Amino acid sequence: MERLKYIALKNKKDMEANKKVRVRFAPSPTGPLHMGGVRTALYNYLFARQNGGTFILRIEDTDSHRFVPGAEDYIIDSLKWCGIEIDEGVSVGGPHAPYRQSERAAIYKKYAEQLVEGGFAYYSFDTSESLNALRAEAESKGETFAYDASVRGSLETSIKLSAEEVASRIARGDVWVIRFKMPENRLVEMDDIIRGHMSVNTNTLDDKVLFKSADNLPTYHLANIVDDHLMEVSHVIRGEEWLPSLPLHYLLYEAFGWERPEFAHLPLLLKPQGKGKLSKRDGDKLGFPVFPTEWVSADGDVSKGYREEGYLPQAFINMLALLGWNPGTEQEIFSMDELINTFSLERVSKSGARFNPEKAKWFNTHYLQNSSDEFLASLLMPMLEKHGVKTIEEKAIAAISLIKNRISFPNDLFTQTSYMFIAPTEFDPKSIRKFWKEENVEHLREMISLFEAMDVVEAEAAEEAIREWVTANEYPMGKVMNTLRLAIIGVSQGPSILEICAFIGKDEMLKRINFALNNIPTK
RNA sequence: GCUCGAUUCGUCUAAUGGUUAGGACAAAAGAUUCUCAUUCUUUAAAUAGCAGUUCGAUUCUGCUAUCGAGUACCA
Repeated sequence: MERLKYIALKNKKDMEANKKVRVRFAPSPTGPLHMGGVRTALYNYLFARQNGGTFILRIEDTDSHRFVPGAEDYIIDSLKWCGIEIDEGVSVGGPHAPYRQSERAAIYKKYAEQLVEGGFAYYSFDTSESLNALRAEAESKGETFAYDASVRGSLETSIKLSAEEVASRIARGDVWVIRFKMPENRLVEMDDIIRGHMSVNTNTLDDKVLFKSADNLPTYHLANIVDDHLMEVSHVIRGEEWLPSLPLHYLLYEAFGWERPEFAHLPLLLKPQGKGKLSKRDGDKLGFPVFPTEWVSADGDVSKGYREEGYLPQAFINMLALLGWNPGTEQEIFSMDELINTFSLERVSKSGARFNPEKAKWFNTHYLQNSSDEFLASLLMPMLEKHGVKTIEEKAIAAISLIKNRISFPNDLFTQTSYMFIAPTEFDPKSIRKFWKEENVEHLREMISLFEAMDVVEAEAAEEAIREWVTANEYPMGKVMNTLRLAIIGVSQGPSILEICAFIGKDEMLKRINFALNNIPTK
């Protein structure tokens, strides 16, 4: 209730201000984009599209140590495959270029200095070694070291040191950082579109590093706020892992005197079993992809991708959209356009969503089976060709129509139709034991004459003829048909065997029966 | 440990101060069939626990438990 009221008020305010919706997806190029990241991008995209806004891609590469070559291209390629179009940002440009933070390095320093001048931040000369020592010491006493108001006056900071000393240390090249001076004992009141109202006391927060001199780059916190402001971002939609830094970000906006955007923190994606959030490892272990597209790491490790595993992007997106959001109706199948129309941040759930690979498969089955015959044929024909089978679209479509309701992945198209194009040379031993006894084979021999009497084999007519013959002789229908099936396709499964016979034609059919009769020993 | 957040069938979730707590995936049973599937029809399956407010709470409040995130000169 509280939340709804807040949202209604916000929406009204936004409308009055006629504020343009601008959202950003801001991954750091430290590796392939995980499906949780894709969902974050998707929600941003849907929100932008729905409001006639702009979807920005910004690359947050302020950590020079964790940069992974190829990751940026991977992100762009994956978004493209998903149908998420970038309006502005890396790879397309825009009025606020550059959109790669490493290329914006020159921008941030003056903002950090502005904060120092305003008394909201300070220089700190402590080395990481000395800080590690302090942490270790605290830990040995069972305490946690926090760089906060209790220590900033006694450590090597511009608060303790004189202005001259600070200036000379900087001049002589000492390594420094700029830290945010967390105010003492203040209750920060925050609002989140998904979570509602929250508050936290600043005494529980520490003095985060905003700028590091070692590489002359800002940390995430500073770069993020500065860029969101400069790029006129209206809504920050990001993962829940950022929730603990929200008070800092509020305070940063306040210190700069900038209007802050709206915030929405998305719930996490959890692993299918056990504890914790979804990670790369889970996919390897449980056999499902964690990434939208395949990723090969520098040392040659291959991580599966949904694309390469045969998922259609529509299915992947539909599945992802429903992981943490629902329309409040019973509709589950959504095209991208439908998602754009019905999505709302207010209906995003607060708790983490456990990913279910079975459901992902179900979505793919749905989308694949509802694809056009032409599309499916275009997937099947190259696979047939790889196995030396040349065929025409018409024939491929005819085969597909027999097995359309049995496919979940494109590969199934081939495995389910291969025996229509390629005669079996091996026969399933289990089926042989069951359907290849003396009498079965006798019946099959008799059946040949039935087929020979036909000009062409047509499924319905053939079935009628067989039924008459079976009834007249009091033969078991099931056995007879399965023996035929075994001879024609080599296994005891698949669609109507007479449909298959009609598909391959009389000559091929008799050829296969003869081959079976000559090659399968009776039991 | 501390801070923040979360908790409805196995999973994703809907709904409500009074309902037989709804749907989907998965599971089970039956029907159909030449087999395997499909399809159809059924079934089973949940408000974490304890207090409080209330005529009445799963819904509101508090506590506990559990889970998650954060606690970096990473994002």
